[in-house]
Amino acid sequence: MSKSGLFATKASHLGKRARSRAQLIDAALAVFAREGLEAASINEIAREAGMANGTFYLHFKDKEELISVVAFAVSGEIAREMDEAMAGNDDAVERVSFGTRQFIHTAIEQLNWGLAFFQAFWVLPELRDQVSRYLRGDLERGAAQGAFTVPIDDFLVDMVGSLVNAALFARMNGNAGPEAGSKVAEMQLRLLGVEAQRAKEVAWRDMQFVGIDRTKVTVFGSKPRE
Amino acid sequence: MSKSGLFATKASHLGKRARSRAQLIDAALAVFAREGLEAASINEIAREAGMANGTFYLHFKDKEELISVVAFAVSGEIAREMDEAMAGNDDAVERVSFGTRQFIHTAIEQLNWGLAFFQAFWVLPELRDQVSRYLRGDLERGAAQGAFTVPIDDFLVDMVGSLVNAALFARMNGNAGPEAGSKVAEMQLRLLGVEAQRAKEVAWRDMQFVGIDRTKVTVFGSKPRE
DNA sequence: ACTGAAAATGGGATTTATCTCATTTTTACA
DNA sequence: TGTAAAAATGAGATAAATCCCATTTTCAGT
Repeated sequence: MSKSGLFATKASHLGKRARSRAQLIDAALAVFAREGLEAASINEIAREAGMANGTFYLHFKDKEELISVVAFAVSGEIAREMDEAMAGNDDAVERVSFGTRQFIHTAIEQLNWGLAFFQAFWVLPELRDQVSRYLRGDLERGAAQGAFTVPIDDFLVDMVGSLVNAALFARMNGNAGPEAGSKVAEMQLRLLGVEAQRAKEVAWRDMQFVGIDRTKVTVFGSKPRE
Repeated sequence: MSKSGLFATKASHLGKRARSRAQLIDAALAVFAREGLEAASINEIAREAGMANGTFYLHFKDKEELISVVAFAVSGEIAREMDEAMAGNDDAVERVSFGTRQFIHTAIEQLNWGLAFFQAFWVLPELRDQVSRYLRGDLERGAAQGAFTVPIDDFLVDMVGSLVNAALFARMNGNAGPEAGSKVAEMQLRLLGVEAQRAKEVAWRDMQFVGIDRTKVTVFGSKPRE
């Protein structure tokens, strides 16, 4: 059994069933990251979670259901952090930039999340839809504000989203460093018709990232968790 | 046994060994498209090729080698058609646009190729390297010509390439129509710093695509092939 | 501490895939 | 047409994964 991940930590105050389920999700993330979505076996996931093989099937019908649950758990968490990073900000130009940068930040900080998200993205249409809807909200806001000068359609949303994915991938591969978030945010803004100078200014501006060192947070004066 | 694909057709004048191998490659493309890269079994590929299971292993060491061979066969063919579509054209702005549009055109016309390429892209670093090198050539040419005003680096090449991939994906899903090539080419050019008016003009200009109806070409006055 | 319910166990039947190899079939060509 | 080499065959050994289920263990409330 490995050290518990963030989902198990979050579920620690819930009932036994929920805790076991969360452990399986964390374990799945670790194994997906190691082996890939398809090569990951239920046996290994159960072992990683410190449970017997059969236990898995008390919680999930099969691997397909697991993948879906894991992907949405991850994307839900990341979206929550993005919302937090952009809270109270109505400027669409800044929202797109900060959202993108926060997204990549979280996915890299919790590398297993980034790897699982990336793989699931191409496989789960519902996941892509969710991402598109999220992104589209800010793009349309920007159009309404007159900040984005290109017409917003499905194809554009897909392309803007694909840049985030590609930047994440480059980052996970080690083909890009921490500046990848700003670089890609700048590109997105330019693509959306934001004037080059403004795009650069916003994309590279200092921002407050959410979620750094969440695992080491001290709770009730206790020692940091393992 | 299904009707023979393009690789088998191309190999029809070669020795038996080469013909069988080409049949296996075409069969693999069909099965990869149906089942996905990982779910595809050697058994099914052999059956699709009209051969016994054991025959596969006379031609390929294992599935990994097959995937690599198939991916490079496909990308080599597409690159050849791109070169043909851009032959004699030295203007980098036009080369990027025509290359991108031709790439998507071929991948969709031979849908199995598009599907296999897309899947293999994320799995084979050497394939990504090859694509990057190809693309980078035209980007640097454009920088030298003063057409592209942004600095050309690995990250930029990745992002420009990812747009092609994303457009191909949207096209394969039915989320984008035939205009996807022009749309994405225009975005690429804008991203590279080409002035908006010129980007639109070049990306939407009529062009001569390579490879339409290659399977129906009449040879030596015979009837069109099935 | 007791106890019924909930959760977990892990052995194993079943399925599905990979890859080998002794044998058979096909091919090229003299 | 005869023949040696090349190519193909397909049954089966081996490995690995999924999912079930009769049994055991743990939990939570009193």
